[in-house]
Amino acid sequence: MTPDDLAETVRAAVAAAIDAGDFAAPVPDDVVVEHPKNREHGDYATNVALRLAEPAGKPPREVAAAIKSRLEAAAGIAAVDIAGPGFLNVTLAKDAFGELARTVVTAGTAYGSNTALAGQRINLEFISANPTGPLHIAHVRWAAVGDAMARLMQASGAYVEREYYFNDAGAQIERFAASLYAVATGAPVPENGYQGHYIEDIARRVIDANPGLTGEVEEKAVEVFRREGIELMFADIRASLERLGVHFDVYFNERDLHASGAIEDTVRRLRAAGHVFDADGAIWLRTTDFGDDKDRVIVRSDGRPTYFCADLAYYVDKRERGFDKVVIILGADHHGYLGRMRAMVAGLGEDPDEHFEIPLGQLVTVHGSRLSKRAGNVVTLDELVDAISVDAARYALVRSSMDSAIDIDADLWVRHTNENPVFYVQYAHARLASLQRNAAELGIDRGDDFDPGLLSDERETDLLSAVGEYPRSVASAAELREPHRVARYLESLAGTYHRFYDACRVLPQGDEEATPLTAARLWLCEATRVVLANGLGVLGVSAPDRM
RNA sequence: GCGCCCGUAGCUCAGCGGAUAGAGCAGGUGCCUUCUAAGCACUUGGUCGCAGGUUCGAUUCCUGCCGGGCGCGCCA
Repeated sequence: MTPDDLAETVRAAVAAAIDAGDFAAPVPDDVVVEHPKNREHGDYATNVALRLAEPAGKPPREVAAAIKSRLEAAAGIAAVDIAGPGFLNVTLAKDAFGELARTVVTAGTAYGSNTALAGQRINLEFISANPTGPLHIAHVRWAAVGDAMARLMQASGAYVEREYYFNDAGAQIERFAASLYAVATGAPVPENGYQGHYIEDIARRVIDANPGLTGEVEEKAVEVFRREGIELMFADIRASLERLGVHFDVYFNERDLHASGAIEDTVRRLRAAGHVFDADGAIWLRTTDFGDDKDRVIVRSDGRPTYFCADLAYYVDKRERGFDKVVIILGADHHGYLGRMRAMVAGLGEDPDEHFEIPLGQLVTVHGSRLSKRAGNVVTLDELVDAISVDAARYALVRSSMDSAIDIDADLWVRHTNENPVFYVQYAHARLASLQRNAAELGIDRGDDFDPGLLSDERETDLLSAVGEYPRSVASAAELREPHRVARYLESLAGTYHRFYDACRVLPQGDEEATPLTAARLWLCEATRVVLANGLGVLGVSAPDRM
């Protein structure tokens, strides 16, 4: 019996009690059962009676008593107790509980997926760094979180496209090109220019492909450095992302919005809607009508649209491509954008709460100092992966709440010790995979069936209930856009498994024969392995068979 | 000044209104002739920043303070 099954059983018991006139209240459609921290409180607990007490106009414990008598009679329920202010503590029948192992193994890779976001088309944009340098550790956080978020939303039934937005024109790129040219000609890097080995590297590669380039007229040479430098830089970025296992469905260039006239169309549309005014030679959007703290320029006095204006057109483009939700992961350093972005959506006549979402993430620091692409001495995506592996990098960056600024101690990461929880979780999976191999070598097969009632040891029921929590972990993480919840869940599951491993021998030793309990435990172990593999998969981390 | 985030064990952090607030690391003591000891068991450690409010119940929600981070451009 899964937690969802139990919730439905409880709901039915409540409905029966109400039908019988035990108390009068609307039947709740969101009955919650949870796994209590204290196991003396049974396998599951529900606060439904506490919630119904007020509408019923009766003391909570009285409502609980009415539900208890109905619930006790239900299939798969061993005992129901009323505790504290009116909690209902439920103990499942052992065989009903053990059936969970079969449910999980049968579902396999599909176990944990749900339909909470079914039918939704979601466009998820993240990273979106311009090609003026390699991705560094702050970008990697959005790569790891964004990709995991996409996988989570897909596991919840949504159609998701991952999108990367960039601009290869503008001041940043000009500085990039000028820096390449300066390095190539031995001139000092201009003020606000880019520095670092990668600039020298890119400059060299451009020169290798264009011998004699430095002898050209500066204007012409810079243009070549710009065009080819961007191409090389972007190729490196994509290669780094591939290495990390992050694949984008769409790389969208801001230039296309200018070329297609989408920006002018959007300005026209906003003007027709009456949200635009002219002042100081520029065109403004009256975002203060929609809660922004000041109005924003969308077309500069020299006629060039602002970055923000392109964002307007970009949003429209995404919606016209059929996405119900436009989600953009941004760093906290962009949070000033949130107000005007929401105002912009409202100005376009849409409800930002329905179609627009910006999960904000706090920044990553190294040695307490803020990373900057211009600092020269930064930890890049590749350096991080070289130091601690793809799995550790992804896991470490996804296991903390986005609301928390992560302080990465570079020395700790380089140390590569077991202090990293990813090993703890992967090790549990490797142990389980090893167990399957050993069982096969001993000629032991878990068979098509087992006696679920045999899984009655405390460690076994702990493991069963942990495994049963997985789908809800996925669903809530997807709904809340908080992938770190899955990581924390996996750490907890791994701990529960390691304790089981320590206390419950699975395979026979010496001359012993395999017993029905052997088979039952093999089912439970396979169920655990499936959940660990699925959970790591959702985070984009491998589930190794050996370590 | 305004906005967002954070403040929980020595350290790093979990905890979408529930029961006695948890984990890892660090410190201490034990467990490998048997399925991976990258593991497990026991143990030390707390005014959940402070003060109010909301309610059957607040670490969680609201308000005000205190402390820290980030941002507030016709830059992106």
